[in-house]
Amino acid sequence: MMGKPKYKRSRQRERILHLLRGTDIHPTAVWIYDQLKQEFQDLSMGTVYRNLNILVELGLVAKIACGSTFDRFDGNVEPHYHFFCEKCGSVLDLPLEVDESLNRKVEELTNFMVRGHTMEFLGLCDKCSSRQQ
Amino acid sequence: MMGKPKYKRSRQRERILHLLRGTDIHPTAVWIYDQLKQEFQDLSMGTVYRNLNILVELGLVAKIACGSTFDRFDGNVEPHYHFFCEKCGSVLDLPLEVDESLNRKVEELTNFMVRGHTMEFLGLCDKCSSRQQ
DNA sequence: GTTCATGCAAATCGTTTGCACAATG
DNA sequence: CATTGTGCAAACGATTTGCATGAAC
Repeated sequence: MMGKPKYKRSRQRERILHLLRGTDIHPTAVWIYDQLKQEFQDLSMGTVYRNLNILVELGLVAKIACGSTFDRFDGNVEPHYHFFCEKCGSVLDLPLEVDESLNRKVEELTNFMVRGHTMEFLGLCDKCSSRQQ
Repeated sequence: MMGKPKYKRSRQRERILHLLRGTDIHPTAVWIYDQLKQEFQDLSMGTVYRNLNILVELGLVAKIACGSTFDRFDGNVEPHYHFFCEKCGSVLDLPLEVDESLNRKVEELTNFMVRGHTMEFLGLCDKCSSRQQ
């Protein structure tokens, strides 16, 4: 008893995944809650977080620690790099190709077993940099 | 009135900076608190956090968002990449040289103004990978 | 009918803040 | 003495969890 649970379907979870796959803004849990609140009038944040964690566990969604006090979530689980705008706080995908060879390079330089890497660029996005001074 | 404060010396802040410069374990606030608790018997977490934030603001210390629920701090503010061990949770510095040219590359591919980037490798550290199965 | 999901509210945890008093310059 | 730093305790905000009920299979 008490093995790994075999998740059942849930309308809420399916809608959360669909929402995440349909946007590239790397939403927060609150954003997802606000979107679905209209559809499920008595949705709770507990349900949103529980399902987000399950989706991450299943490898269908990625959690992004963007240096803020809150997390963001990404429906695109293919490796890619991010850009964080230090002015407006937006998180954007970059068209820079992922360099998987870096993983082997680090393994050669260390005794670590490398599974992958993330890279985040910081600065001002197009909108914020054109509005500067 | 109420301009940017001109910070005065404080024994606590100096010791925190000294501690961070003397270790490469990328400590948490609690670790720093525990170290200094012996020296300042009635030290409080508030003081630790306030000083860490000041040191970060002054550019003397870097805050590391390591995907956990808590932050880590780094007395080494020279650009360098990190490795996060997914088993023991340790954060380690990598001898991989920082590729500053990536910043310009991203600027060429986008309309963003890039100030810098961070990169984190994930996997098992030497101790944890040798202990595996 | 057994297991998993939900909403609700309370709990948790890392961090921040208001306040009265001590230290700095 | 004007300003910043401290300890304390309370507040905060994002996330998690216990519980009774509802949905999935």
